[in-house]
Amino acid sequence: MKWKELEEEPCSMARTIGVIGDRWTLLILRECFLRTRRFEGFQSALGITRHLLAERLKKLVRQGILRRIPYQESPKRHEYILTQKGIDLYPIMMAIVHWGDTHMVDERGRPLLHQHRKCGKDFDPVMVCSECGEPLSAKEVHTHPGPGARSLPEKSALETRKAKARSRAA
Amino acid sequence: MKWKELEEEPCSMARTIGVIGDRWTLLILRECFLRTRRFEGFQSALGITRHLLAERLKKLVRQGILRRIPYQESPKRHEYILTQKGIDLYPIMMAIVHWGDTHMVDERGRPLLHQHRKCGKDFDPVMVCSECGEPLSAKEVHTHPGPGARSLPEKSALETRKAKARSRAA
DNA sequence: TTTGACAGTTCCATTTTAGAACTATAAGGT
DNA sequence: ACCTTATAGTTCTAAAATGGAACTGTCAAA
Repeated sequence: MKWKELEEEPCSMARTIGVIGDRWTLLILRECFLRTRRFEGFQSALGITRHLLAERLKKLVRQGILRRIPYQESPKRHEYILTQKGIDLYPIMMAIVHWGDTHMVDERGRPLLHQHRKCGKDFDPVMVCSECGEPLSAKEVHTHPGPGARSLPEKSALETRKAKARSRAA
Repeated sequence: MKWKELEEEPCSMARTIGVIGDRWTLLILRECFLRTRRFEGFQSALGITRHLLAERLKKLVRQGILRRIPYQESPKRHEYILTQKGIDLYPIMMAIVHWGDTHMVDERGRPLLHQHRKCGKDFDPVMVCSECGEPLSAKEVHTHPGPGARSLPEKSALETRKAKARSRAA
């Protein structure tokens, strides 16, 4: 499976990973949520090479996750801000942070706390069912094919590969 | 920033990304949640090279996300199953899938639906505040340093890099 | 005795990334 | 006029990661 193909897989997870599933992209998005907007800002906060930063920003703009907006003429300068599609990545970011807070902190505790303006308290993000509001756990969820599924999606991919292997062997 | 350093950054997101923030690792974890347990299963479902698969599985075991359990003697065979630490990644997976369901589906609709056994309905995952139960949005969250924060974390990293740049120039 | 399943390991070519230097435009100081 | 700084890139080469295929070893079944 090549990376281009990922975005065409009949799997929302594979498609999403094709867009944001690499280390620098995720860190760039972290910075976006921390209000970084400019090239130099990303570069110095992350220590990413300028080459890769330029390339990743272009990709995020192409994908409609960031918008490139001019903030001055001569010399032309732009800043990168999250679109709604980008802002919608927030639950992913929070889920990642929360797992790190649970499993990767050292003895000193969490590096960052999150306060909910509405209720004023420091909180953890909790994932719940949109229908009944109960917290979700993997065991309570049953996965079944939706309208966009290929017929027998995993099997067909598997069989395709096996067929290829057979034809090579012949 | 090298990848080893990531896991030592005072940022739960960076640390988590250091562990699961690459494309193959995320796809391997998807398979784990879909009940794949064996080497050949991962390999044929994903089309990953055997070399990388072996390497990634080892890393996930080292990190305590998978456990390698013997399921037969002679020849020795093992299967890989999620630990609790691994199962705790579920909200990240669901958040990724949900973003894809919202922004990456084609005209045919979602490839997979999720049914909540407790209430019997197909659902979307929603992220809420642990304290007040309200759905979260990025704008309503204020981030502030916790006990594990470095003093002025971003600034210090930035200054370190600037100092380096200066000393190179001199 | 051969074939096939399984779980890897090894090897080489190709692709990506790291690291540093270079380009370009303009403002501001001296 | 000349030098420095800020900003946003681009270009170059060496090092690292990945892809692709073949190979190893153990055992069961045909």
